[in-house]
Amino acid sequence: MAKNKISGLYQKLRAKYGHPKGQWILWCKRPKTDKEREEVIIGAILTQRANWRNAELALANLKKERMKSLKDIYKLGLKNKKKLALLIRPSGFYRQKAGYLFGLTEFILKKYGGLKMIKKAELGKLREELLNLKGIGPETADSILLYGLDKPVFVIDEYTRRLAQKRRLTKNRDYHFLQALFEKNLKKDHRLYQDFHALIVIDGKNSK
DNA sequence: ACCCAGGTGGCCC
DNA sequence: GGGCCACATGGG
Repeated sequence: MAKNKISGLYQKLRAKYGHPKGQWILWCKRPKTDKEREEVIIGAILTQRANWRNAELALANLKKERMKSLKDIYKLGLKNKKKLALLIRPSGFYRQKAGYLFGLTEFILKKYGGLKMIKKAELGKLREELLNLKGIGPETADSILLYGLDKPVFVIDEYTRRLAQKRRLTKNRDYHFLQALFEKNLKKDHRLYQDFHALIVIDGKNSK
């Protein structure tokens, strides 16, 4: 049986919903190829404060124009930011997000050359670098790290906050406080973090 | 005609 | 450090 409330919560969610596999969101089944990882990274921006469906519509537009890789987006933005913005329009806040996407792809390509190298980066340093980019806050940075790059960082979002409140884990809603709380009580394992967060979202949507 | 959705930055105090 | 606002779409 679970030693603490948080790993116990994971067990309960697993018992209730089973293994989340890829069901939590289309663009974020556990990516296997670098191409899928790039899609996850792009999706992390597109879903900010957006209905998933709308983020998917934006991704579909990018796909239709063969603009789903980091390099494609960077080159398109370099040439025509307005075109990039129009493609992702369904995701909302699209002018801002076009700028965010361009900045993120530029960072990854210029600073690291691509996914292969960025995956080797030291985690703490990379997280700081991501947070320094415009439009990348803690949740987006950690989603990129956890789901795009398989780094062991626990993602906190609105669903996690609601759950923590509901299960009386804490009243504190602060991002890094909650992140530390979950990480402290779990084995440091990106697979576990991925599955747990997925289950939290599934449960949050289910109990609405 | 509202209200909401897996956020972030900028400003104010 | 916390409170408030802008950013924008598609669906219920």
